Amino acid sequence: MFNSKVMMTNLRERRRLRTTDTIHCTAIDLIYKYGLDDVTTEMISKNAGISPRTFFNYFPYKEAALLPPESELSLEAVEKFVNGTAPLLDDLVDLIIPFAEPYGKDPIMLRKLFEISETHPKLLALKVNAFHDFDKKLAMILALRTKDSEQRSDMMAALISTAMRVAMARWVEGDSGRISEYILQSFQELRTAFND
Amino acid sequence: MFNSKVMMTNLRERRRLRTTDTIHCTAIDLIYKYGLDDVTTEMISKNAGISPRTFFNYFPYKEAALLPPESELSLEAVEKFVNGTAPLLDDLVDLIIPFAEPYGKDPIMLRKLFEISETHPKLLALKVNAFHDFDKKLAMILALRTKDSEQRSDMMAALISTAMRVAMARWVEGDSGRISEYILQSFQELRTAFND
DNA sequence: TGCAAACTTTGCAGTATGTGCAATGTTTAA
DNA sequence: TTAAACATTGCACATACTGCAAAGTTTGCA
Repeated sequence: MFNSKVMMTNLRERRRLRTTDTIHCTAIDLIYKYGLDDVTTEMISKNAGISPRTFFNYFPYKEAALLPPESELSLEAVEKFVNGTAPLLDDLVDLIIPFAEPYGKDPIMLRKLFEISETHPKLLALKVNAFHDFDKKLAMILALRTKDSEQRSDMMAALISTAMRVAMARWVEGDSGRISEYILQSFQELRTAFND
Repeated sequence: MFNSKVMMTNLRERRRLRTTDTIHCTAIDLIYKYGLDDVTTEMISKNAGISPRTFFNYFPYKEAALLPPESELSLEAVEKFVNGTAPLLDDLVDLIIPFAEPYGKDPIMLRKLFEISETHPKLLALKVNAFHDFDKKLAMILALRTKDSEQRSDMMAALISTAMRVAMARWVEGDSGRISEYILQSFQELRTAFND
């Protein structure tokens, strides 16, 4: 019921979240302005009001500070999807839209991030990695629902995740609309892509 | 007619290729044995018989030495594909199989590489990046052939490249067969994936 | 409230990656 | 044979990142 990441009573965790967010935003801003190579961890730390050593208590490497906080698939949504009976892609939409919406909440930050990652392979890689993790989860969930072979689930998951990636890229490039519309559109294309 | 990477008359280039390959193989072997973090560029250099400084003349960063040399789409094949009239996926097979075959030539090396990259996110990212470059080229080529919108070409290219990635992953995991069979199989699945 | 255990921040010293430059050596093409 | 082009190397330097131990905070419990 309660999102554990928001409802935090204790000071320690609230502080930790706040610091994480401060570093994250500081990093994005600086790197957007000056480029990845001209921004040092020292600079980020100074601007975020922490020591350089502390930076690495929060993020394992410089680039990690750029990634948006991960969104999670909710357990209920997963369960509903696994037992769903509507056409696969329809049920999938219900699973994935709520997952994707949080990324749409801070479009400015996300656009900056996408723009930065176009110019820097290391960052592009991170973005892609995030989708890869999603892939694996999705493959598991698909396997639960469809009882297909592992091979087939892997392929479907990879394709779906690709469609999402494309949808987000389009959403970031375009300058209007909700992220969910783009995902719907992508899934539609997925359905008809290779029916020639 | 001649593959410019193989038919090299001059000493300079032959040496360069040989050194590149030596470093590449040395790096894979060492890292496969000891893990990415316990192998330094100094170690690789010493084993490859070059100075540490020279290592960075050949590869911009340590991990780059692990990637297999890039295969290129041949110009003729591209042209043939763009003007092709068979169903898209059939023509595509002819374009892509020759591109993929070189990777299949050194399966041991490639398997090591995949294995290493499973355990190490940085490397996984590099692998994925390689596919991303391929994506972009493919999208261009598709656009030339189909006269579809840029959007649609991007999506198709992303999906096709995903299918290839899955095919290669399967090929590496399995222990028999030619890489091209796996690609054919993947494309088949692509055709029927979302026809429910 | 007060105190011990748990956790956080920081400084410091150290290792590794990666770059620019200039000296020295090798290959090329004429 | 020679001058221009290119390759290798050593050295000095900046930055990324880690382990450790000292000092400061927060917590839960008596």
